[in-house]
Amino acid sequence: MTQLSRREHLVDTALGLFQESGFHSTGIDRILNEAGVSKKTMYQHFHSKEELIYAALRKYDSTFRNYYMNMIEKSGRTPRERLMAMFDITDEWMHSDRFYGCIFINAMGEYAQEDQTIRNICKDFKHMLWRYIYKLSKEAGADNPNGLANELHLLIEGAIVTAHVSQNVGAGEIAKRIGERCIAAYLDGDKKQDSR
Amino acid sequence: MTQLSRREHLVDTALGLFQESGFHSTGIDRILNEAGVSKKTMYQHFHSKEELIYAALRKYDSTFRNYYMNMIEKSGRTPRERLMAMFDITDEWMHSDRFYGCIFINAMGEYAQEDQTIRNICKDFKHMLWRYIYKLSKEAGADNPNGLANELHLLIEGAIVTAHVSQNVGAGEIAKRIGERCIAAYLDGDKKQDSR
DNA sequence: AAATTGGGAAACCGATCTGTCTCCCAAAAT
DNA sequence: ATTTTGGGAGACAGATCGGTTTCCCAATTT
Repeated sequence: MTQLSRREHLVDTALGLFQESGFHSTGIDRILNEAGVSKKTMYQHFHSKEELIYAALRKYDSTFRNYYMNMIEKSGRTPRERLMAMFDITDEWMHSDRFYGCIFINAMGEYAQEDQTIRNICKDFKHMLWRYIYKLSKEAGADNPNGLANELHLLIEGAIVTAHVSQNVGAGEIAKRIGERCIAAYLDGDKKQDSR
Repeated sequence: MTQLSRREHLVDTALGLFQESGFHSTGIDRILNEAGVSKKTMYQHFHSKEELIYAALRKYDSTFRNYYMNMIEKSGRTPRERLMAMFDITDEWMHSDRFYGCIFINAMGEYAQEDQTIRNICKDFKHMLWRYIYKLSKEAGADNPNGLANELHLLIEGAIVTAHVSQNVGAGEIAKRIGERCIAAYLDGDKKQDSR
């Protein structure tokens, strides 16, 4: 096993445990035991647990981004179809057997004011997602793509939290129904949207 | 100081620290130090840290409920006005100097699968909030109060998370704009809402 | 005035945390 | 074949965790 794949495997294992059990309550020893990696090896890749957390969050960021965007672009042809498909993909994800909410929302809760790096990684992820929705909104021909992106992004957040905390399996469909209305208002509307 | 107020003060202090710093990273010693209460006294009120967490969450539940509902009922006369006022009250709360997101969303992230009691307290809180929105929706004359409550509740969740994680101070207004559209669709609509 | 009691301060306990260090062996390099 | 090296196993250190216990004093009770 090469250096690189060993490192990747460690990050993957850590990520899985962080998702399942949270960050503070997942000890280094448990991660190493599960990954079959020694402490010595880990600490020459990451100087602290926090660095491992950063790596896990960044890994999730890029994995999720690729998966999500690929699925959306495969599911819809036009930008408008893709905006709608986003709700279906999100719904699928929320119904997967191991759904523990959004890891960035969870991380933000655990590191409310302690670790600015973690907060920024979370914020940046959300901003990346927003920009993608903004791009699709613009391509779909919205007069006010900014407003539409704000609304659709907020709906996705609401769906994730509702599915997770309220344990409402219909959250994705609820969000989709609202989303349809938002998209119609911005794309089919009588063109007097304000520009907020 | 009576027994009762000492206990209340301890719970209040714990609640504040849990909100600021999370549950796992807030140690017993810090809570006691801040509250000016000895360990001995605490442990004859609560048999464990987890019981203190339960008490703090329940206290927040009842405090929030009273505050939120009073404000809403003071801000709007008709049920429909109150549904709209809900977004304003939420927006005010999210703009307060010490806003750390929703403590129940945060708790659900930290205790993803470890503590069923905590999960239930969080779920119950959200359900209580949903029922309140449902009641207002029904009073407002919605054909499908269930559907409207689902949508408005999801919007509130989305606003909270967007304000917290994306640090978007406009989240409340975004949610309100969508909410207006939802309410119009359910109350002014052409009465062919499906009953999902 | 003497006895009782509630509770603060803090020592203490065992477990667990992050992070370092040593020992040792297998595989690669020479 | 001998040397070097990467890395696993795990002991260890120091801090901190939740939780128990002791000690002691001030306030109340009798």
